[in-house]
Amino acid sequence: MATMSSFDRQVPEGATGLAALAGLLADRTRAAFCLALLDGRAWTATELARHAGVAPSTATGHLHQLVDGGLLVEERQGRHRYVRLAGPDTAELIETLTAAVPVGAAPVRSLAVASRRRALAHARTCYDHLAGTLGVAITDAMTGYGYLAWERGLSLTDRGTSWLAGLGIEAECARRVLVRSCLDWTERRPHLGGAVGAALCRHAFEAGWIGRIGTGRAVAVTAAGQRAFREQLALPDEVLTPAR
Amino acid sequence: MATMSSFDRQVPEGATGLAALAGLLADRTRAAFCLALLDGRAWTATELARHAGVAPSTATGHLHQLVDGGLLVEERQGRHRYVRLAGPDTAELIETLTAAVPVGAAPVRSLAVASRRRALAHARTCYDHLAGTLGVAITDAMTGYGYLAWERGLSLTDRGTSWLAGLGIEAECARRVLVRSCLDWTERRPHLGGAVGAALCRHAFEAGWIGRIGTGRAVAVTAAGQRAFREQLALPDEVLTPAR
DNA sequence: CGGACGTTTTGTTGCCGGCCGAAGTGTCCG
DNA sequence: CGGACACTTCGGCCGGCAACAAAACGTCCG
Repeated sequence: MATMSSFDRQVPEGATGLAALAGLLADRTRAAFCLALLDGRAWTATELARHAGVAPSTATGHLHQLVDGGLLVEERQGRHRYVRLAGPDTAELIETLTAAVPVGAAPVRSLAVASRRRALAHARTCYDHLAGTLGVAITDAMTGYGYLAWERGLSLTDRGTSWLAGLGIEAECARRVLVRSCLDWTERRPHLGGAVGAALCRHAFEAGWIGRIGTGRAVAVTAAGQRAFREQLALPDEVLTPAR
Repeated sequence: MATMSSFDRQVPEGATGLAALAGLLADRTRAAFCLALLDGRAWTATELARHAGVAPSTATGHLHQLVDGGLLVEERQGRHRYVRLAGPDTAELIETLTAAVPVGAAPVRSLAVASRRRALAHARTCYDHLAGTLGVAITDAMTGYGYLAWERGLSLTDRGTSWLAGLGIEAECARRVLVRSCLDWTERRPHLGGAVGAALCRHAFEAGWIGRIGTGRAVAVTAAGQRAFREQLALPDEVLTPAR
């Protein structure tokens, strides 16, 4: 445990807390952990270590910091230590920060990177809901059909509730805002988050509308998904075909 | 200039940039600088140094980092080096991060601190617009009068435009979004930012509706302001009287 | 011109923190 | 029971960075 004396110097209130929070993300390895965890899943310590290219012992230390700092929560099962983001707020915070990284700070190094980047921009999960071009298009279409209302903040209409029910989706409002606007990384426009966004995303996975590309956050629309999105929300073809 | 080799290790894309950005705020002194600059004004290097309690030479180094990192912009006048936040986006980023600092991370140390905190929660500037209870109340009232529309994102209605014109406010939409929702620190609800929010705030200062408390970001509603806000927006008394 | 002042550079010091390997603990499974 | 595996703790190495003082630079003003 650090000293935490807080009397070393005359420092304006809040600065220490802000620096501490930022400090959690101010390391390449920890940042890589958090970005990986943005997929909303629980990772084991070794998975993260391999992903970031550090020794398991190093990962342990970092995970302790992130858990102590409240960004991550852990769940132990047998000899495994599963860890995931503390919640949607944390995910949104990291996405916001990522969106603020000046472009060109990490120049594109290869074709593979560029291609992956394009896939992410097209459709990806943002913690537990959908983002990218696809996520924004869904949100726009739901607004157009009157399923979402933007009066004084975002809300789900009665028509929207019954539409979801027709799909077999029931949003559990237990301890979470029903809908939430989440500013997009690339589109710079709001898309649907919150409990409904999460339920919709889950349903899309379970119904086989979308599938993950590899192990990352990028997703692809399946043939069944193309039919469903066209039929349900009249999404244009551009957002249904994979980015190329 | 640092090495910037970026080939030291196999690191997932984006992590380096995120860590670099967070690293700018991961220092007590730099964090104190940014929090001070949240008042939207330009500070000189020595002012910031004294405010944070460090030597001028130390401040110089930090300011270089923040300018190079794009968070701050500088403007030199004679022997002075004025520095301010790069823009509204930067301010919003810092506010967002501040809002995410776990409460209790910096325990209340004195009565004076607690009182200042309450004043901030009641009414303050958020870079160039109004936040806190007052800012949220204004936004709500403007929505109630039909000056703001929340259809698919926030927008200013025609009625809102003419209302502003009646006050002598003309929002210059040059190179900036007209209205923007900005999540509040304490209220956890959106309030009015963007060019309109800035213009409104400026007008409130110039018309003597509000005045700064001391040198910080906290503001107080004047007697003239109470009349104006009651007459124009029918704000309730609770938000017009100073927090106590 | 010369002193005052704001800022910057340079050099130095000390500490913090990330990294690893090796050894230890606990869990699973044959 | 013993080996494989996931994780943790410990010690040591190393680099980076924040801090200061001192001196140099530039601007302003009497």
